[in-house]
Amino acid sequence: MRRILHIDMDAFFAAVEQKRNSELIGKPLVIGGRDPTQRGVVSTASYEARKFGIHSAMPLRTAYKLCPHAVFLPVDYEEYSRVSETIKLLLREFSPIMEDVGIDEAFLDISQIDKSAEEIAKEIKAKILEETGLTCSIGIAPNKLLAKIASDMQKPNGLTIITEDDIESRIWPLPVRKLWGVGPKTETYLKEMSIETIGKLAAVPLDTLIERFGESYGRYLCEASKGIDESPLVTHREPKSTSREITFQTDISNWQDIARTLAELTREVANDLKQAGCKGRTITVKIRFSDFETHTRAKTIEKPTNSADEIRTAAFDCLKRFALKKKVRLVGVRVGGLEKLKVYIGNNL
DNA sequence: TCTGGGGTCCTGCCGCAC
DNA sequence: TCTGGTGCGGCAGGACCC
Repeated sequence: MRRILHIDMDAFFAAVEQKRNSELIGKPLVIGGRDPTQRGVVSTASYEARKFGIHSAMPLRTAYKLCPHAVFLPVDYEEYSRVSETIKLLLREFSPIMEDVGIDEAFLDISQIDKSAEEIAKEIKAKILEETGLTCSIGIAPNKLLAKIASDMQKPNGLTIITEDDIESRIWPLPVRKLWGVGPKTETYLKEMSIETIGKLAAVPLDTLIERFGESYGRYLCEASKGIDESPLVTHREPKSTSREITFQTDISNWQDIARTLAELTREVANDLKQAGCKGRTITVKIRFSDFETHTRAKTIEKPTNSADEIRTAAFDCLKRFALKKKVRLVGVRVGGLEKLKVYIGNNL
């Protein structure tokens, strides 16, 4: 039987800000932008802010209406990444089988460690608190799917153990949305089928789910609802694409402005590629119109590149294929089909 | 009325090669 | 020479994640 931990930092961005500025402790704090009258969404809200109904992905303006006296701060990815690195290093000391899941989460496979899972989890919590002053919630289960659900059950600063025997009593009563991979669209669709809990989903025959959701996702839903997840921890990943995009503060219709922004984004994305030691072949331009309709145009070039000039040329070819009849809200560029640059050691070029 | 930015994966469609 | 099946790469869109 595997033993998997899911470690989830509590209100991570807000907690880091409160740690480095004690005046923010106990105050409603919203991370996502300094000016809540501007376009933007909430990245993280402190638990004090959540009491006002503020949550992640909510427009800043809505958050401001709910709690005008909250402190609004911009996202400082550099600082959060630094703290995140400290935590990940610390986790790897407990077990080398660690899967990074974004900046504030990780899975840890502790199957091979000769100690109780609960004991290890408590040690991890103590170590993280000691090194960073931050708290986390940990889920312990026989697989990633259940460990992730478990870590969410008692937040903040929780420790939850789920075994296979608990599936019926503790997992099945939960709403389907708690399952990893079930988002708002699938939730609505399932609701239309009168399926609101994981238990109800588990009662649907596999054939029905495949018929409604396709082979891959249908099978996934069937297994996930029964707590089945054999997927291993992915300890290393190579990036597949890199992108830059920007939402304008007010929608624009001037082609020159759009082109200028796109040129700037291609420079940034070329820099990102160079820093990562990568080249890519497929350049995609994304345009979101004022009505939120989003379209992409892509071009695959013969040889992988990280040259700003080549990426810009391809991006402009893509841009020309758009009918810019509506105002533009967002413009973005992505480079996919990435490959790592070869590293030559010595003079054997 | 509002809806960021950076990613991954899946699906359906199309054209092309065999 | 024509037709059809199949596999594959490229492309566009959508859903989801943090």
